[in-house]
Amino acid sequence: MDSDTSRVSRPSSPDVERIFLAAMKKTVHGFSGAVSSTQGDSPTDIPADLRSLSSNDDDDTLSLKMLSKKDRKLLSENELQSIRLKINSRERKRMHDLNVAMDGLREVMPYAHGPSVRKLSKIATLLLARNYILMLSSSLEEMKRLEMRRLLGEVSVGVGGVNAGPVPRLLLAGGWPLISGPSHLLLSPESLLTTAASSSSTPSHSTAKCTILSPGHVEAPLAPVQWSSVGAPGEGSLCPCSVCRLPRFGHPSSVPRFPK
DNA sequence: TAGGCCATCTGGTCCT
DNA sequence: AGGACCAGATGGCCTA
Repeated sequence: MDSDTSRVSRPSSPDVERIFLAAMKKTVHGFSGAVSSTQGDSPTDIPADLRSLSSNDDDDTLSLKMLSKKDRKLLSENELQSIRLKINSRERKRMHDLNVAMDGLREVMPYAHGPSVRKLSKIATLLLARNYILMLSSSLEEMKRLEMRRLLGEVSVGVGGVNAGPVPRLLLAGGWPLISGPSHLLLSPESLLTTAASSSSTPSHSTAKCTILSPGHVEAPLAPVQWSSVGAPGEGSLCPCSVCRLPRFGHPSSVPRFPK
């Protein structure tokens, strides 16, 4: 939410409660008409449940089914309202906490944060986070392996050439924020999702246009990197970009669209 | 205008 | 018993 400037947040909990209570008050006095943008806030919805409570206690569609008939009869309409509002409030808080956690996850993800960049959707955030973790794990494994080789005196250290030494190719390429940190990467969300979406494509050559980095980025040829140890079976297809080498998802239909 | 994304409500289930 | 969690339904907002 913090980086999202194109969307307006829904009314906060206090507003919802205020609108609901106002609607209830109006309903009692014969109110008719729309009040809120949300379903349950509409005086034609929640009051309907409450009306059913007052008009027919044996109706199976009664709200607050968790209450026994005895309890329902003992509770006044206002008490039932209070319970329902309390439950709704808890649920809103729960979802709000979930969104806060999602925002926290977005903050550490390697994509551009700013007013001009649309916020990652929830599903995109989760998919990207998974990819990111897999990439970091793989890089760590490669670093460990190369360090072991260095200690054994098998590899000479060098940078930039074919014999790049014990630095993971991914790090040398600088395609992910292991060196500069997430805030230094300005990845467009669209390009990130393009990576996840094109799972069935196969890199034709190592100079393929990068779908992770900023549009137009083309990486110099590199030898293929083994990602076979990354990800679940069937998820081994890679980004055509020789920088990223990201494992991809096996279900393109589950990958969300990312509007500009 | 269709589709994607989201917030909210709601009822059911599980857990403490 | 009360709260957490979940999924379905619904409707609003936004973009292509």
